[in-house]
Amino acid sequence: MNTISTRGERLKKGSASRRVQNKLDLKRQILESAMTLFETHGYDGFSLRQVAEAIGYSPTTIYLYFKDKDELLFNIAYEGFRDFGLALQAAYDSSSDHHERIWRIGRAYFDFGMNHPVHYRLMFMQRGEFLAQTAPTGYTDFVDSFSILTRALSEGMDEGKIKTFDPQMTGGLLWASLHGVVSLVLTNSHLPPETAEPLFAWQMQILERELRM
Amino acid sequence: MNTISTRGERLKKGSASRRVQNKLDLKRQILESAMTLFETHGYDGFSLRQVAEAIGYSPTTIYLYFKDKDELLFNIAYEGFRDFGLALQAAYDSSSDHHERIWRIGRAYFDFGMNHPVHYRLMFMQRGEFLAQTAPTGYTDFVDSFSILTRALSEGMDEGKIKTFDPQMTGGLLWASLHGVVSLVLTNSHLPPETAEPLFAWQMQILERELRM
DNA sequence: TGACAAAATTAACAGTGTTAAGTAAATTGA
DNA sequence: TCAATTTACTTAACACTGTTAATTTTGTCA
Repeated sequence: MNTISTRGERLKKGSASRRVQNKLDLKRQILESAMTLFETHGYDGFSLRQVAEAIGYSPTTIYLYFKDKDELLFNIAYEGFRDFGLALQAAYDSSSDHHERIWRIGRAYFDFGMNHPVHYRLMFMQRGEFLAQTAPTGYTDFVDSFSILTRALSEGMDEGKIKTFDPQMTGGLLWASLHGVVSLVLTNSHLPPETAEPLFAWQMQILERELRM
Repeated sequence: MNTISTRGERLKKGSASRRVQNKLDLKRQILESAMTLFETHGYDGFSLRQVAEAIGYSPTTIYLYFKDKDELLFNIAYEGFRDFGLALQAAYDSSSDHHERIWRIGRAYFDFGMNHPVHYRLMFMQRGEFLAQTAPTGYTDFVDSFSILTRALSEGMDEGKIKTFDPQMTGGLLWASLHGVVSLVLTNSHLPPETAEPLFAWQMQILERELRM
C-alpha cells in the first residue's frame, strides 16, 4: 500500500500543480493580452470587456484572477517597473567609473521613456502612485529603481568621486531632471521630438558638472 | 413710426442680448460647477451627469453649451492655462533684471503647481496635448506661457546678461527642469513634500549657474 | 392670442466596471 | 466506476458612464 498511496499522492500533487499551472497560465495570458490592448488603446480606451473578448472568456472571468480593474492595471504597470529596474540595474553594472555609471543610468532612463511611452505614461504620469505600492504576488526579485540611483550616488560620494550631498536629495534632483525631459517630450507640446536627444544630453551635462568634484 | 420702430428694435435687441447673456451665464455656470467638481473628484471621477445634477439641469443640457465632455474638460484646463499665463506674465513684469526675472518666472511656475495640483495634473500630465490646442471662443487675451519664458531668455541673451544658446532649446531646458520637480513632487513617490522647496531651489540655482555669463 | 423659435427634457442606445446566482466540468473519495 | 464536492466559468443584472434623437416646455414676436 506504500506504493499505492505514494502513487495516489503523486497523482494528487501532479494534478494539483497542473491546476495551479493552468491558473497561472491563464492569469499570465490575461495580463499579456491586457498589456497589448493597453499599449494600443491607451489608458482611457482600455477596458476589461475588450480583454475578455480578446482571450475568449467572459468578462467576469478576469475577476477570478485579478481583484478589479485597478489591480490589473497595477500589474501592467508593474511589468514596466520590472523592465525599468532591470534596465537601470544593467546600466549600473555596465561601468565601474562612478560618473560614467550615472551617465549610463540616465541614458537607460531616457531610452526607456522613449521606447515605451505608453508604459512610461502609466507608470510615472497617470498612475504615479503605483510606484509606492507593494509588489503583486509572484514577483520577488524586484529592484527598486530609485535605490539604484541613490546607491550609485552615495558610493561615488563615499569614494570621493562625486561631490557630497544628501544622496536622497541628489537622487531626487537627477530623477526630476530626467523625468522632466522625458515627460515633456512625451506630452509633446512646443517641443519637437528631434530636440529630445540634445535636451537630454544638455541636462546630463549640467548634472555632471554639478556633481563632479 | 420712426420712434415705434426704433423702440421695437431696441426691445428686440435688448431681449436678444439678454438671451445671449443668459446663455453665456449658464455656460459660465456649467464651467464653474464643472471646475469645482473636477477639483474634488479628479480626472477619473469627473462626470457630466454630476455636473448636470449640481447645476439643476438635465445632463443633455450641457451639450447645448459644450460639444462634448472633452470640450468641457478643455475649457477647465484653459482656465488653468489662463491663470498660469497671467502668473508668469506678472513674474516677468515684476523685475527688469534678467536673472531675477527668470528666477521669478521659475518661482511662479513652481507655486502654481504646488497651489493647483489638480489643475496642474490635467494641464501638463494627463492632457498635455491641450496646451497645443487653440483657444476656445470667448478667450482672446491668452498669453502663451512658453513664449514668456523664451522672451525672457532671448532678451537676456541679446543684452549680454545670459549666455547665448538657442532660446527655444533653453526654454525647453528650463521648462523640463521645473516640470520635473513639480510633477515628481505631485506624483509623490519617494519624495516627501517638504523636499519640494529645497529641490526647486537647487534646480534653479543650477540653471542660474548654467545661464550666467 | 396664435405662430414661431429657442431652450430644455425625456427616452433610448451602447458602453463601462462589478456583484450575485447559477451551470458545467474536473477531481476527489468510496 | 459512481456519487459528492470542489473548482472554473458563465449568465443575468445593477448602477453607472457619454451621447443622440425625438419631444416637450418656454419665451418672443406679430
